[in-house]
Amino acid sequence: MENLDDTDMRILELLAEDARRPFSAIGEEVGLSGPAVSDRVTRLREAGVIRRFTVDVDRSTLRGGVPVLIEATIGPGEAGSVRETLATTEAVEHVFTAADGTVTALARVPEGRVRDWVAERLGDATVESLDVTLVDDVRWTPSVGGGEFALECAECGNTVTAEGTSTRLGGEAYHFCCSSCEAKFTDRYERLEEGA
Amino acid sequence: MENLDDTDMRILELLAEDARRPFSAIGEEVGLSGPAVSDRVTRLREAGVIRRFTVDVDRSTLRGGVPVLIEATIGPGEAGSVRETLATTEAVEHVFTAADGTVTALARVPEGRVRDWVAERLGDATVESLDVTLVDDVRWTPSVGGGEFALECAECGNTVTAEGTSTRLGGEAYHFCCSSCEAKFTDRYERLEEGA
DNA sequence: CCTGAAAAATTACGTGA
DNA sequence: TCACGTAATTTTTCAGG
Repeated sequence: MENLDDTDMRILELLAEDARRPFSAIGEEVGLSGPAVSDRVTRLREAGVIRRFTVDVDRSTLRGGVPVLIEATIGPGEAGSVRETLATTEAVEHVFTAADGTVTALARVPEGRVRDWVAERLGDATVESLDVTLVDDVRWTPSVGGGEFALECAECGNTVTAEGTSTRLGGEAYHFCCSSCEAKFTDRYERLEEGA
Repeated sequence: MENLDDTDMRILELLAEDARRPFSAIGEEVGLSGPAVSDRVTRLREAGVIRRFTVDVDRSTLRGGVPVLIEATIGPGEAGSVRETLATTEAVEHVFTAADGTVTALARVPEGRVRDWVAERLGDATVESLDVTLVDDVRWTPSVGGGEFALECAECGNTVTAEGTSTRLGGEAYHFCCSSCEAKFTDRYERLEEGA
């Protein structure tokens, strides 16, 4: 699949907000017809960008396991299999594998003897260290990642790329697509400051 | 809202698998009509059990930030505000607050100077320790109840899978692993009814 | 990617257990 | 209270351009 355009990103964002929103309503937002949105969503699914439509359930309203954060340092070469084991365990919701081989997971486990429960599931992998912490609060913000990184140049509005610059004025961070935009902006800013 | 019954749980599971599945199709699985499922879903939303319908996006196919795991130990009493700050930051997807005040978060951040990026967002909270690790792999398994809460066949006690059936007898929903179990059960049920 | 018609799903509402 | 039918409305799918 060729690269996603802004419209695709927009559609993903809208679906992240409400996955059951009608395609025609999405179409209105992005300036397309319903069928056109449907086509794009189909393409996104086939390309594997959309893995699934799902539901965010407030698990605190459900009786169920206690949420715990599992942090395990795994022997070299075994992180992959531990990750798979955890990922396929029903009670495990998230598994993050760090580049250094640490595996962090969030799971809902039966109360009592939580550590045993975890150790049991880790089986005979070489677990160098194991931390299990009770979790108090779980937040999830589904976002496709557009916002924060689609930084706009504070001067001209263009997208800020890796070549851009940043500066801090009056405690606020400003980003620019190039140094000339930055110069222009700071100039104006300083003149305003003087005036005030 | 009174406690959720097995049918509600089943509906949540089916929605977790595919949130755009038609209610009528869900109804077939759980032995209800489409409108009845719609009613229940509405109730679940109003009760806050369903927070939102959303989409699971494979972020590795999107250019965007680098996924990092942030682990911060926060000064007493400040965990709450740090959690809120992170949760409302676009690039942050997950925030887990441990009972001991440690805040763990998964975020997608711009490449380069990652630690600065994080520190900047943590502002002036008392951060006692801060770990930022590059993440290699992220898994998410949306599941509602976890294994231990799976439905049992009313006849034989086996786990009810997607191939199972459901029926409604005397206002109560019963679930079965297969149609022969269902036949056996309803037979016995009806004989009991006659007797009574 | 659009329009427009056919098919399907969702919602609204009255009825009954 | 909860679920079902039916009907009205909306949404999705499928042509053809």
